[in-house]
Amino acid sequence: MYEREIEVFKALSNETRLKILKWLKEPEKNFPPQGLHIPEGDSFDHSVCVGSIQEKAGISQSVASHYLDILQKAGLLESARYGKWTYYRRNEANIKKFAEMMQKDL
Amino acid sequence: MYEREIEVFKALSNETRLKILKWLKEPEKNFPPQGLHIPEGDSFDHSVCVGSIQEKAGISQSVASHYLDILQKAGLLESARYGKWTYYRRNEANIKKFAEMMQKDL
DNA sequence: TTGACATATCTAGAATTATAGATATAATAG
DNA sequence: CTATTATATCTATAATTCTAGATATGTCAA
Repeated sequence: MYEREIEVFKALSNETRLKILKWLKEPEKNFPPQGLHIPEGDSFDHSVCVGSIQEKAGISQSVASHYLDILQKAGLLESARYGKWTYYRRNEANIKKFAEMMQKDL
Repeated sequence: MYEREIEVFKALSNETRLKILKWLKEPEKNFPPQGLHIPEGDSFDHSVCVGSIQEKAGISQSVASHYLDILQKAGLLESARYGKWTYYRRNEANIKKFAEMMQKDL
């Protein structure tokens, strides 16, 4: 019981991961210009590549990749790959669902 | 930054603690009758003593005490002592504040 | 006061999570 | 194909959290 909820709480229980999630609310403000590698027409909007997130967070490459995986598995982020680059962005639908669940059931 | 938020997420990242918090939404339904030790007039309503929570959760006494302390320090519970008994209940004001913060800032 | 009970705190080992570095994979350029 | 770059996964150690058992504290009853 509550496995999914707890997975989300655990994902949010780390300052770096929480910061990443909040930075991604305003990628344009918090990261260098993105999407250079995303083809026209297939815009995975407001997404940021792993390297930019790693740099901003000041963590190693393997930790960045791992943290983003944790956030994605918890349903807080989603990703798309373009060439060598993996872009991540917030999964706003899931985040909203989760926040609403908190209001109702916490 | 985010220390308080993270303290709450950590407190919620454990199934037993999460269950305790939810059981305390309906103490009358989930626990034996309480308040036998609370004097008339000074009713700390909808509160449950440590022993009842420990029993329901199926955990040791020291873990029960510790978990309740974690939930209280995170601001999710509040307590009052009557004689030998410590009663805990939800801190609804803080829980509401937290849930609203999630909606706005997560 | 003494003894019994409810709860809190301490202590130590087990389990989980964090983290860096090494290696693997996948894509691109040449 | 080979070299390079971006990211993912693996491995091992450090740090944190979990948990039970032992001990301490506070309260009541005799």
